[in-house]
Formats: sequence, structure tokens, C-alpha cells
Amino acid sequence: MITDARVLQPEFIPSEVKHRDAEVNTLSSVLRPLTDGVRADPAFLYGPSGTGKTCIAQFTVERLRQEVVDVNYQYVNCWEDYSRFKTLYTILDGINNTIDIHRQSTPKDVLLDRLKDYTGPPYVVILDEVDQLQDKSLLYDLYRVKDLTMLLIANKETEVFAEIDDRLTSRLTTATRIHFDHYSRSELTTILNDRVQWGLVPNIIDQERLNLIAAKAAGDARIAIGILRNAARHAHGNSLDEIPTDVIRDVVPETKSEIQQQTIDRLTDHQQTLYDIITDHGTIEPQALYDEYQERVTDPKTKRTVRNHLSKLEHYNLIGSEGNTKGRIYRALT
DNA sequence: GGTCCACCGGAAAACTCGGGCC
DNA sequence: GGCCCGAGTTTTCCGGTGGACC
Repeated sequence: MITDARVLQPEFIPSEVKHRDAEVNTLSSVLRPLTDGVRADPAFLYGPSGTGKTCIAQFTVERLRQEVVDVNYQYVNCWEDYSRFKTLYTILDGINNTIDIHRQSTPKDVLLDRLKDYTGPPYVVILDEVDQLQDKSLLYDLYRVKDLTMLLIANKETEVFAEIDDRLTSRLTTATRIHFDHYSRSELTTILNDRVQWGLVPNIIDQERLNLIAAKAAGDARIAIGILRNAARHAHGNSLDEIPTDVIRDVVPETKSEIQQQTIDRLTDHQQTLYDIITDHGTIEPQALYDEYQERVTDPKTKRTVRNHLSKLEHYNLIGSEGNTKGRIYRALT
């Protein structure tokens, strides 16, 4: 049933993209100076999850590299590499310059100096989920690195620009902003059609069922492809010749919770405990939350650390909160 | 309006951990 | 093995905020 599982994976970069011509063209124009060996101005791609920001950034840079120029490029997920050190390390790794760098004993300044000394073809760095960067001043330092082009990706424009200082703000005001909207239902259906053609045997799903998947995904391509993947697996596991409607309906909640679970899995034990308590209660006050947290773990952290964990959970959209001071309530989002 | 209290979050200090060096 | 260094994490301190109460 599945002929090529890769095309159903979220990280798959297709050889052609649909419904993002304007965005691809704008980004291509921004990157045009690279064809002359000159670095390009930064670009800022923003919009909700599953709207193709990362895919388009990688696709456009890859196409540029294939078609015309000698360009180095590196993708950095700032969710995982959120510290200044980790981000710099990954960027240096993209130009094979980390051989004698030790994660615990090399000063951060050494990493930046080494990046500044880089002499090679233009270097494009995609900073995905850039709002997760702990130290936004790194963007200013990267901006000053000769031959380095930054593509910044985030969900909300304000989450990035609210936290950066005036030096960088004044420079980034000239950055090209590319907004990504949710896909329409028909756009998602076309995207799914391609994935079916590339990765599944013919005639196992009809247009009506693809429309159903698109409707369930509510404009999010990542969810749509996830539903298709899980439905295909389920049908294959049950030796079915096609993907029936009830299987699609069955895998929708599973797919959505699967995506959320990927976030939860990245939490530390203490963060998971806090998340579990809030989920168990639905809503809970800070003191009651801390009391139960102390009961559930053997080595409880201080209230201040717990507050840091909670703000992280909130930032990941795993929990919500209401009220600012005394009447504060934490609540589960599912 | 004044006071108390619970809570938040920034800043800085303290601590932990891992690697290099002698 | 002991010391030093640096990154990351946690703790401490403290000012600010807003609701409750008098």
C-alpha cells in the first residue's frame, strides 16, 4: 500500500511545491544577490504551524544551490538548539568547523570568532522557531557576520521583534517579511493528492476522502499529511485494499495527539509532572499545583524554577493561564 | 486610600557537570 | 587526581502588580 514512506514524513521536502508560488518568488528575489556571490538581506517567514514556512525556506535554498550557485546552508531548529552555544555550534557544524570544539569547555566567544573568520561561499542559515532563542542578541551578532544570510522563521512576528534590542530592530525593519496563511481546504487536497501519487499505490483513496482529511486538518498541512500517513498505515495493517472513511475519522484524534505528544516527549521529568498535574485537574491554582508537585517528585525544585517550567509549557501551547497575580489559574488546553 | 498577601518575572549569584591540562 | 574553566541549570533576592480586606 505504501510505496514510498518518506513522502509521508513531515520533514520531506518535495521537488515542487504547490500554492506557495508568491512566497517562493519573494524569497527567491531576496536570495538573488547570492547568485553574484554577495550575501542577501535577512528574510522573516511567519505564520501559523503547518503552513509550509520551513518547507518553503528549505525548498528555495535547495533549488538555488542546484540551479546556480555555490552556497553553503544550514538548518537550525532553535527549539532544540535554543542556547547561544548550541545555535553557534550547529551553524559552525554546517561549514565543518567544529572538529576541536568541546561542548563543555569551549567559550562561546571562540565560536563566534570562528564564524566571523569564515571565508567561503555565501552561507545561508535557516533559524527555525527563532522565537525560542534564549539570547536574541545572537541575531545581532549573526547579522554582523560577513557572507552570512539569515532566514528567520517563527509563528508570530511579535514574538521575535518584541524581544530584540533597538540595534537589530532597526536593521531587521528592512528585512523582507513573508506571511504564510493557513491552506484552504482545496489547497490541502491538492497537496495530499501529490503525496498519494508519490507515496501510495494507485486508487486506494478517492477525492472525497482526501477532502475529508483536508477538512479535519483545518488548514494545517502537517496534520493533513499525518492523518493520511496514519490512515494508510492502519489500512495496511488491516490488509485493506483502500483507505475507508471510518479509518480516516478514527485516526484524526490519534494524529493530533501524536503531534502534541512529540512536544511532551521533549519535556524534562519535572516539566512532565507539572503538565500531568494540570491535565489531571483541568484547572488549578499555583499553590495547589506546587503542593501536588512536591508530593509527586522526590527532589522538588523551588517555586521560581517551577514558574520557569510553567512559562515554558505555556510557550509550547501545552497549557494556558488566566489572571496575572493573585487570581492566577493554570489550565490544560486539551 | 492604605495594607497585606500571593504571584510573576528579571537579574545575579550559586551550583552542577563535563572536559582540558598539568 | 586535583584544579581550572565554561555552559547550563537552579536558587535567591527583589521590585512590580493586582485582588482582598479594613
